[in-house]
Amino acid sequence: MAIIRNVQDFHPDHTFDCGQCFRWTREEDGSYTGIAFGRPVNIRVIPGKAGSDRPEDPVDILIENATQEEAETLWRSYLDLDRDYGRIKNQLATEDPVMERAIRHGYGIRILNQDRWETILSFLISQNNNIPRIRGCIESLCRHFGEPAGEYRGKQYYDIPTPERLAALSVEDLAPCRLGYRARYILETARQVREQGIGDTSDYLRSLCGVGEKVANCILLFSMNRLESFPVDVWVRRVMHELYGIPEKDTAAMTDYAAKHFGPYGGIAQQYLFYYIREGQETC
DNA sequence: TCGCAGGTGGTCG
DNA sequence: CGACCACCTGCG
Repeated sequence: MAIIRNVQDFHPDHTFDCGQCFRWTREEDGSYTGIAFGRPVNIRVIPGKAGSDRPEDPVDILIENATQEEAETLWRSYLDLDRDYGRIKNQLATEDPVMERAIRHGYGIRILNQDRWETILSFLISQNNNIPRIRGCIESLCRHFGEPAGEYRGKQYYDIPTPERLAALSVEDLAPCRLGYRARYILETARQVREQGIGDTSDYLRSLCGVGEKVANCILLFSMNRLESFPVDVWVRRVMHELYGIPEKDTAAMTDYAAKHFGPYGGIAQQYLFYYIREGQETC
C-alpha cells in the first residue's frame, strides 16, 4: 500500500469517469480498480489533514498493490498530480459562468498521462460506439491477445496487446472481440506502427487508418501531454451549441473558440464540459 | 423495427 | 473543398 499525501483538486469519480479512460472500474466503496504500467491497482482517497471533505480540501491518495516508490515515480505522474489545477481552473472560470459551473461539477478532474498505444486503440474503438461496449471491446481485446498482468482481488488482468501481436492477426482472428468494422482499422494501424514505429505528431496520428481529427485530439490530450487539444465529439458539440451559442455543425468554429478562450488548457476545459453535460444524462 | 452511440473514409457536386 | 452516407454491433 502506497500513499500520496496532501493532494488538492483530485476526485476519483471525476477523473476516472470523465471519459478519458476505459479500463477503470468503480467499486462499491467508491474506490477505482484499474491497470496501467502492467500492474493492476486500486486507488481511493481519504480526507487529508484538514479532516473535512469540502471540494477545496486536500486529500490523501491510497494506492493498493503498488510500492511507495512506484507511487512517486509512476502513479504521481499518471494522475498528473504535479500540475496546479487550482490555478488552471481559476484561469478558465474567469469571465465564463458556464465554465465556472462545469468546474464546480467536476472539480476533481485530472488529465491522466496514459500509454500512447493503449490510447490509440481505445479511441479507435470509441468511434461511433457507446461506452459500455467500448469497455467490453477493449477488455476482450486484452483477454484474447494481451499478456497476463497478474491476478488482483480475485480477477485476472491482461495488458493491452502489443502492435506486433495485433499486426500478425487477421480480421477473422479479431471476430470474437466484436469490434465490427473497427477491426480492420486496428489491424492496419498495428501494421503501420510495426513498420514505422509510433510517431509523436498530429500528422502522424492522422495518417493512421481510422484516426481522424477527433480521435487524434484524444490521443494528443490523453497520452501526449498536449493539453491544448480540444476533441470535439457529439457531447462537446452539444455544450458548445446549447451553452455557448455556436452553430451545431460548425466544428471549426468550436475549435477556434476553444483556442481563443481556453488557450493552452483547451483539453482540460473540454473534460469539464464533457463531464458536466454527460452528468445530466446518466445513461451509463 | 429502427435509431443511436465520444467518427471516419469514400464519394459526390 | 463541403455535404452526405454507409458502417459492425448491441441496446432500448
